[in-house]
Amino acid sequence: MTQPSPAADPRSNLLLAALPEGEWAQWEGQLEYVPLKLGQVLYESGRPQSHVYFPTTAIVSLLYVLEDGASAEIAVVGYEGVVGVALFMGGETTPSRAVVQSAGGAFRLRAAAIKVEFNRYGVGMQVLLRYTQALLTQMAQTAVCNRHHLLEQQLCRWLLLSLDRIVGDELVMTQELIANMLGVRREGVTEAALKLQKLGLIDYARGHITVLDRLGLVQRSCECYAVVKQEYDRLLKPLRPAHA
Amino acid sequence: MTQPSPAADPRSNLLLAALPEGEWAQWEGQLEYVPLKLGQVLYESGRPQSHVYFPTTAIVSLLYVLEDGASAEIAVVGYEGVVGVALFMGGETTPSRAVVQSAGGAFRLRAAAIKVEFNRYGVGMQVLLRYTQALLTQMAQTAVCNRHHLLEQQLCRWLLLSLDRIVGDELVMTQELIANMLGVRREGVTEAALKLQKLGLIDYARGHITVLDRLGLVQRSCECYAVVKQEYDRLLKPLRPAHA
DNA sequence: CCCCCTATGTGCGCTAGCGAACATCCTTTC
DNA sequence: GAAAGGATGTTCGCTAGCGCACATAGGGGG
Repeated sequence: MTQPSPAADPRSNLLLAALPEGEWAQWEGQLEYVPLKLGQVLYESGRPQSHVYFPTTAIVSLLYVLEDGASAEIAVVGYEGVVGVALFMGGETTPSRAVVQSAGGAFRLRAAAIKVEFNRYGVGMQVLLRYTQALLTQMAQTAVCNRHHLLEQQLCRWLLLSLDRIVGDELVMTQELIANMLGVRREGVTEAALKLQKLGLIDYARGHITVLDRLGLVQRSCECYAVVKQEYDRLLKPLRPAHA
Repeated sequence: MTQPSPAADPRSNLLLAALPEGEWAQWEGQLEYVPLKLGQVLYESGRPQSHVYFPTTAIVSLLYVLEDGASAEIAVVGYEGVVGVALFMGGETTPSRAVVQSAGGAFRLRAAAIKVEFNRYGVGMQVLLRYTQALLTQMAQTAVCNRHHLLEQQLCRWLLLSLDRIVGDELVMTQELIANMLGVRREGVTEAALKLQKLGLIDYARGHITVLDRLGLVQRSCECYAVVKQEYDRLLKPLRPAHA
């Protein structure tokens, strides 16, 4: 038997190569080789993903594009991975774009085939995996936000994300701790907090922060808060009616 | 039957609430209520995670701490989620730390119980999920790197990550495109690239970059490259001997 | 062989955020 | 009620990176 070129050999992909004989036999027939061109978009932000791609010699960038056009790479995927994890995580779409960064080969599998696998595990796992995808989104957004947005915007985002997870409107949190979370100086947080207080959006003293104008915070926040919230709602809301 | 307080009601957690009766019955007996104190560490970077935690009223931060002590929050988890995804993703540990940001209640489940679930699905899925955890790591690291490291360091990291995914030592890539990936100005990339070229680490011209001194790049890169690489190796290496 | 397009190099003023030092002020403890 | 310690406010010089404008140069198509 002739050796295929590395690009066209599915076993050049680490994940495909790791499949035991039994499962490999099931997948093999469904894999389709596709050459990927530089700049080709495998999926667009928020759009359904038709396939998962297992690169062999291609490299794919997961790229996040902000409303103002600025962008940042979230992760790189090559022969060691797979593009389109949202399909087996149960989320169907992600807020990022997958672009071919280096031309080369890949094998792809139709979304429907992956969904068969997803439906095989229990509802409990499906729940956990959907949540994990939401977590992926939050991390990606954090990366982009760290790159492009102002401290004040990030502070608003952070306050809102925390607020969404408690009852009431008071956070017990010092500026020092917030600075650690955001990865900035305490003085920077003081300055931004002071501004928000003067604007009447928050009120605070010695480790207690009260949010007075939630909507105002949303408006001064970057898009990141809204994107994350929306994605959490989308991914986790279908879960709610699950039990009696 | 009396209503438990929200903190002590497992169904206050969105994911637990989403379990259908059948699976809920299996999990219920294994869930243990734990009050979480402010600042409490649920798991430490690189250390095995003993439980997954389903917060009810507590908020937990996933925090990344750099070698120099600087830190950044990667994500926040509250009643809508679960802390310790590495356990059902198959990775056992993560390079981040989980710290209680707001005191409150949570339910926890022993690692062993979760592993039973993990082992229930096929090897193919286990492979995909382990990879997804590696992807989580890369995203987290990107977030931290964007916050704390210099453009030059990030360029080194990026070159190395790309280099690991191709054969040979030449990348076909313009500085303009690299700038888009890193989310910085093209001129900034030019400046950094020029410096690396003068140091004899790379050589480039019109969209072709040749890496001359890989080790040199690693040395000028931030720790992020090494962390990601190591984590990929750890999570994906066990996969290799899987087939005949 | 020339022209144009694309890729790279360079300069300049500007801003956000850093690092460090210090001032206030509230709250808890003794 | 005095002292101590934690939380917040303020200042100042500094640097990385931005935005913009423009110079230079290689290389492919006519």
